[in-house]
Amino acid sequence: MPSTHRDVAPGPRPTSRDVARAAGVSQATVSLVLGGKWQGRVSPRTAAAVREAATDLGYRPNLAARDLRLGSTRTALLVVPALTSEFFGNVYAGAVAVAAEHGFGLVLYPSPQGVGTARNPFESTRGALDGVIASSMAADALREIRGSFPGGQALPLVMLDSAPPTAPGDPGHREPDAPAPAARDTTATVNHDLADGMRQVVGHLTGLGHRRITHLGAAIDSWTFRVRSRTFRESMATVPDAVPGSEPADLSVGGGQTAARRALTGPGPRPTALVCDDDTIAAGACKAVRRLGLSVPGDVSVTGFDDLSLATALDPELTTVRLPAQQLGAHGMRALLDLLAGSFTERPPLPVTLAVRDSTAPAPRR
Amino acid sequence: MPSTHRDVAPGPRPTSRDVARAAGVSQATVSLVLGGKWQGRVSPRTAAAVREAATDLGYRPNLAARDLRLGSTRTALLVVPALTSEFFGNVYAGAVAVAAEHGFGLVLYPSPQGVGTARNPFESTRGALDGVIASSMAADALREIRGSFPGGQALPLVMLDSAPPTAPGDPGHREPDAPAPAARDTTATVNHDLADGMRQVVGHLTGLGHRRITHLGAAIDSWTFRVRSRTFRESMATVPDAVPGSEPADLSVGGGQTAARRALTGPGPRPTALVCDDDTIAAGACKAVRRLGLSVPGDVSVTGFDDLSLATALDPELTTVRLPAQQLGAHGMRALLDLLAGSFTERPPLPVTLAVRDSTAPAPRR
DNA sequence: CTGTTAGCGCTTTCAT
DNA sequence: ATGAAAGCGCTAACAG
Repeated sequence: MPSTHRDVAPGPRPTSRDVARAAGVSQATVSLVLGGKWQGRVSPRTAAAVREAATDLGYRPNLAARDLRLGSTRTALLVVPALTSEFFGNVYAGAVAVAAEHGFGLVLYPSPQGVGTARNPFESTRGALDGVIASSMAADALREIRGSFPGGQALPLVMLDSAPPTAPGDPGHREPDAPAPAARDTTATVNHDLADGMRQVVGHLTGLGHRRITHLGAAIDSWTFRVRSRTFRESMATVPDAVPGSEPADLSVGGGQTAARRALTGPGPRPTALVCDDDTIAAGACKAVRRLGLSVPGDVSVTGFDDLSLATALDPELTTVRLPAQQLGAHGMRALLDLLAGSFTERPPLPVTLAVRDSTAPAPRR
Repeated sequence: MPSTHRDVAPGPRPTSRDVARAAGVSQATVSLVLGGKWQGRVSPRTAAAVREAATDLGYRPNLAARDLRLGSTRTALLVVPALTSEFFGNVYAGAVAVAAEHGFGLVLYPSPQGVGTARNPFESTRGALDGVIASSMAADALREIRGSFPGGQALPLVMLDSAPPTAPGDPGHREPDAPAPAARDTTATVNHDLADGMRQVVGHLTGLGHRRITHLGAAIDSWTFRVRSRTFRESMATVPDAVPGSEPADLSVGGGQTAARRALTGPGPRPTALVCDDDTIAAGACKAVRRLGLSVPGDVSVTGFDDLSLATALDPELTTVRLPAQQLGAHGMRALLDLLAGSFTERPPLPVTLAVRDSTAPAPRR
C-alpha cells in the first residue's frame, strides 16, 4: 500500500520547488510571495495558496542559496574585547534583537586576547559580511581590524564607545581615534555620554564634601577611557580646593586593588574618594581600602562605571554610573543598518545615570 | 593609459575561476588543490602555482557557495541560558577554539529569557546547522529545543552539564533528563564532576568542624543543580551529628540574600555554614550574613560554585568550587565532532577543584 | 594528471 | 498574473 501523504513530508528539507509544486505554481511565484514583493504581481488567491503550502511543508528558505544569489549575507560582525563581561553580553543582546527584526544575523568575535581564537576576525568568520560593529575597542585593535579586512576601507563600520563623534563641521584638531575623512561615509559612531557620567560622579562626590579625589583609570589606550580621564581632570578643575590625583589600573580586581593601594599610601594627604573607570576596578579598590584598615565609605568613598551585577554583589553596594549597554548595542545595529541604506546621521550620545548606593558618603571631617 | 595590473586586483572578490585563470588551470584543479585533496591527482608544480595565484589575489572561498554545494554548513549552535555570565563566555571560548581548528563555525544562541530574541533558536539561526551544543540548560528548555527543530531528532546534540552520562549498560531507572534511547547515537553528554565538587565542599566544611550546614540550592529544575542537591544530602548523611538544611534560592545576588536570611533566621539552631550552588548566590549570602550583624567567616562560613572573577572581587574572598568552563566547551565541541564522525564514546567527567579562600573558617565553638 | 560538466536552491529579468 | 530560464561560486563525477 503505497501511501503518498502530502502534508507529512518526511525526508530532506523542502525547497521552494516543493512549495511551488504543492501550491501548483512556479518557483518564481513562490519567491515573489515569500519575499513579500508580490503586490500587484500575483493574485491574492495564489499568494494565499503559496503561503499555506509553505507553512504546510514547514518550508524554510535555504540561506546559503539566497546569500549566493544575492551576494549579500545580511550578516554583521560584532567585535568585543572579551565575552567574559556581562557588559558585552548586554551589548550583544541589544544588537541581536534589532538585527533579528531586520532579518540580519549577528556573529560574535571576541577579540585579541580571547584565548585560542584566530588573530584575524575575518579569517574566523564564516562567509562574507555586510558590516562590522566594534565595541569599546582599543585604538590599535581597531586599526588592525579595518586593515585586516580584504578590501578593507569599504566595509561599513560602526564603533561603539570607541571614537569621538564625527563632528560634521569640525576642522583642525583630530583625535587619534577619529576615523579618517576618506572613511567618513562608511563609518559611524555611537557612544554613551561618558563625559556626563564622569561629571555626575565628580559632582556627587564634591557635593558630599570630598576634595582629595583620585581617579583610578583603566590602563588601556582607548577612547572610552580617555574621555573619562579627561573629563575627570576638567571637572575637578572647576572645583575650588580640589586636589585631583590619578593612578593607572589594570582592568581587573587585582589591578584595582594595586592601584588603590598606591593611591592610598602615596606621599601627601590621603584621598577621601576613589573614582574608578569600571566596577571591577572599584571592587579591587574596596578590598585595598579595607586591607589598609580603613572602611568604605566611612574613610574612603568609592565609585565605579557600568553598573554590572557586581555592583550590588559587593558590600557595601557600589555607587556607579549606569551605562545602558543594551541600548548601545541596539543603536549600534540600527546605525549599521542606516549606513547600509546610505542614510546615517549622527545622533546625540546615550544618556547615562548615576546609581547612588552605599559606597559613597560625606567626606570624613579632617 | 590603460593599466592592467594583475597582482593588485581591485573590484569585487576574486572567485575560484579568477584563481584558475591566473594560474592557467581549470576551476576543478583549483578546488582540488585548495581543498587539500590533490595528493596524486595534481602535479606538485601546478599545485604550487595555484596556491601562489590564490594568495596573490587574496582569494577566500565563498562560503555560501560551498555550503550550498555541500549541503552541510560546518556550523554548530551553542545554546546557553544567558550570555551575561562569564561562565558561558568561557564555555564559548573553549568551544570556538576547537571549532576553528576543524574549520567549523560556532554561533551563539542565548536562550529563553534573553531579551528580545526569537523564542525558537532555529528561527534566529542563519542557514542550516550540523549540530547543537546546549550548556547547563533547564530540562524543559532542552526538551523545547529538540522539539522545535524541523526534522528534530536527527540533529546531533551534545549536552554540557545538562544530563546524566548515558550509561552504556544501565537498565531500569532513568533520570528525567536522560535522553531517550532512540536518540542515543546522536546525543552525547559532557559534564563537570559536580558531585565530586560538592563532596569536596562538604568534606572541607565538616573538616573545619561544621555540623549545621545549609544548602542554598538554585531554584532551577536542571540536572546541574539537582546533582548538587542530591550529593549534598548524600555527603551529609555520612557525617555523624550532621544537621543538613536546605533553602531554594533564585539564581541572583538578591535571591541568595533572601534565601540566606531565611536559612539564618529560621527556627532551630542557626547553621554555621552556607553551601551555595553558585558564586552569585554566595555573594548574596555574604550580604545577608552581615545584615544580621554576623561575620563571614567568623560566625558563618560561605562557599560557592564556579570560581568566577566575582569570587575574588568579594571581601573576604570566596571559597568556591572551580569549574573548568573553558575545558567544558572544548570537550563539548570535540564530542560534537565525534558524533558527526560517528565515533563518539563517553568520557569521564571533568575533574574540579576546591579553591579554598577566606570565606570559610573553623566552626565557631558552641 | 587535468578539464568539462552538472547542479546545489534561490532570485530575477524577460516572455508570455 | 504567471512561467521559463539563467546564473550566483563552488565541488564532485566523469572523461579524456
